[in-house]
Amino acid sequence: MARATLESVARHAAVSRQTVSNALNAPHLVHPDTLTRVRAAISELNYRPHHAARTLRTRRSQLVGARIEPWRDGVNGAVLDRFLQSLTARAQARGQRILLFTAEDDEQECAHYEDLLSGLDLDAFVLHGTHADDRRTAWLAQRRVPFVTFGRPWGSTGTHGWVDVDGAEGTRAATRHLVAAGHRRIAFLGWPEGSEVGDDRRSGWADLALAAGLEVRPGYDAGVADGLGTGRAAAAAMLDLEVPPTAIVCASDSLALGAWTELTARGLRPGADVAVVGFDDSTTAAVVGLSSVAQPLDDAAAACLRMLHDVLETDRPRGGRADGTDGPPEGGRPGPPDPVLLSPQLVVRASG
Amino acid sequence: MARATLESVARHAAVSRQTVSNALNAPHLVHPDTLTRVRAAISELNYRPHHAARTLRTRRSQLVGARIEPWRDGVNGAVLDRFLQSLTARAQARGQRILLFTAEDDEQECAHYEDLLSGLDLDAFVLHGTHADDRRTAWLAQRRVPFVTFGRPWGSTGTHGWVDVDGAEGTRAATRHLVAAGHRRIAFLGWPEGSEVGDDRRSGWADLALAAGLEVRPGYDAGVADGLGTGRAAAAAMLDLEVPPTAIVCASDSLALGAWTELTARGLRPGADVAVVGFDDSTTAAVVGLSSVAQPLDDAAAACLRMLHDVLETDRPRGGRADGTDGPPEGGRPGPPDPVLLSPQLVVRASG
DNA sequence: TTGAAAGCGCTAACAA
DNA sequence: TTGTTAGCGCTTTCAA
Repeated sequence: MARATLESVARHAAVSRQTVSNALNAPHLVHPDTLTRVRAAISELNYRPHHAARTLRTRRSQLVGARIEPWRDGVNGAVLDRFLQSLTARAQARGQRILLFTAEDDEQECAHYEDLLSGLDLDAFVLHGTHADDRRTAWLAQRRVPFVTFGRPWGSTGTHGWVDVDGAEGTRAATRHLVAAGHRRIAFLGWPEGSEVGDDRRSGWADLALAAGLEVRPGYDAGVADGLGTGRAAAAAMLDLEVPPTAIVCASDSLALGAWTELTARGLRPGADVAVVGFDDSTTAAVVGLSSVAQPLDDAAAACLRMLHDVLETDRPRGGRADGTDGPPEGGRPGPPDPVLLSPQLVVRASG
Repeated sequence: MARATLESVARHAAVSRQTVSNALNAPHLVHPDTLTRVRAAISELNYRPHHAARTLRTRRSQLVGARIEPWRDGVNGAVLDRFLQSLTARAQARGQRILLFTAEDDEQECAHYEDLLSGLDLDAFVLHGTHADDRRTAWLAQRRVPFVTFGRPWGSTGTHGWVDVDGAEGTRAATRHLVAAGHRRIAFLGWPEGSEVGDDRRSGWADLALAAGLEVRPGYDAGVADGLGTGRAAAAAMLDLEVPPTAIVCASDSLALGAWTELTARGLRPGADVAVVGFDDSTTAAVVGLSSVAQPLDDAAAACLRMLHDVLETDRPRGGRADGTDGPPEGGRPGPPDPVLLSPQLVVRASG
């Protein structure tokens, strides 16, 4: 069966093409009786608007670009996947679609923006993994491309909308939980200072250690590259201290699982002998019974798309005629939307 | 800066629009000197073809649909993510893009096909998770929508192109490895009979057990729902047998990790005391040192896109005029492309 | 409230 | 080898 066009629907309902278009996009302009007739014709012919034609006319594709990561870290890569899954479901519910791309680094990612924007006219992007002096956000902002980031604009003033999860609150909650369980010697096993996410997570532990007057001895604050091996070695060093900690809060599940492995290898039971809490609530954590701080990824995805919606509404049709004769938007440029900072949730399992 | 159009490039290079179009899509038709001039203009104006306009004209969007799964099983969901990651990278290299969608079940997935095809004019789909009497493949085939599946058309005759990984070969390799290590009592911990993938994986173990004359006692072949708890319970039952197996080949990493957990809880060392081999090479397997059968997902993604390319070449422009006046393709319908069956690879770690 | 005309940016078909 | 014409399916603008 040939595909139904707007024209064929119009003929079928004995109205003009424009009336069909209005019935679809501005039903309040159409007389109720006409509307009924048109809708009947639409469903009878199983008509759907042609996406490319509509995009060509309106300069809106309903497509949102998102980067899918090469599989870096074994344990934590899953965070992004869960975010993407939620993003797809949420976008779909709004009539938008997620288009994937990959890039090796930020520079390559910018090159892809260029391609995707001018070639494929995406409406917007959802970025993740922001960091200080992020050239991607600068690139997009300069060209006035609508976007939001999952991750705050560390350091910089942040002239764009963003959604993030409060890492410090996560480690604070973990530490608080351990204190409540009677621990006084609680160590932190994180990444070297200088990484924004890592420093944020460390600060939650440090805050609470200070507030609760915990016994923080030298060697109770480790900073190593993320990974199982490094985590295990760092944990071993802590356990070998003259007065070892009775609990370890970690910046990632990788590090926590490293610590977990070291404990097990020494015949110590995670939780009963030494408590360990991870971060990201990876599937591995669930498997081995590791307590972990869970990020509300579905909420984050929903917040990103809500914010994107606002940005797109505000920043209406860039484009217009190709000669760029449309004037500047009335009333100057509005500021970026209010950022959203979500609270993570501690998932308590056997290890803590 | 206003976006460059084909028109503006044509003016800049002092040729017609059509010549610019040819320079882009059929350079062999253009005089070398003209080509040089046009290309200079293109790069000077930083011109990119407008995707929607091209799609409208050619009825090809270069967009391929793929489903992203709701996070079902904690451990094995990652297989799909790795496949999607490869698919995205491979598609990108071919000038195609992956568009995501989600669906709760096959029926809903078909409804999405309808939406995506008529509304968004996707070129094709890559399905996964095929099973006997799959209504999705029937739906697509009936409408002559180009697609390939990652997963063979279990049971049915299979009139479409597919790429799959030989699960039986994987468990055969695992069993062979254990035999070589001196094991004689090797059990299989899989899913209940009736699931195609599960039966396939079981058959590899059964084949080799027969060929090698292994000691297969009652209770050495378990079939339980996938999961850690079920795997652990089934493993416990095996270990409680009067003559327990010395090695367990599993249909999934979930089951294997369940077995692994049970061994550890009993103070047994996976590998040294009882060997365990999983399937899918999840990140968790790597973390805990579980031997596992790895699927060549990147190769599978590449094969899917190669095959899709052939299908799209063969099945040229559906569509034409909207009144459907183009005749049937010459020479009748060609058959489906040759299927591709890839070999998995056993990754040996401490557990086996 | 509805209809007619124009045109988004591109390429297929044909003419020169 | 290049140019001209037409039109993909839709929405915007303006007139009725």
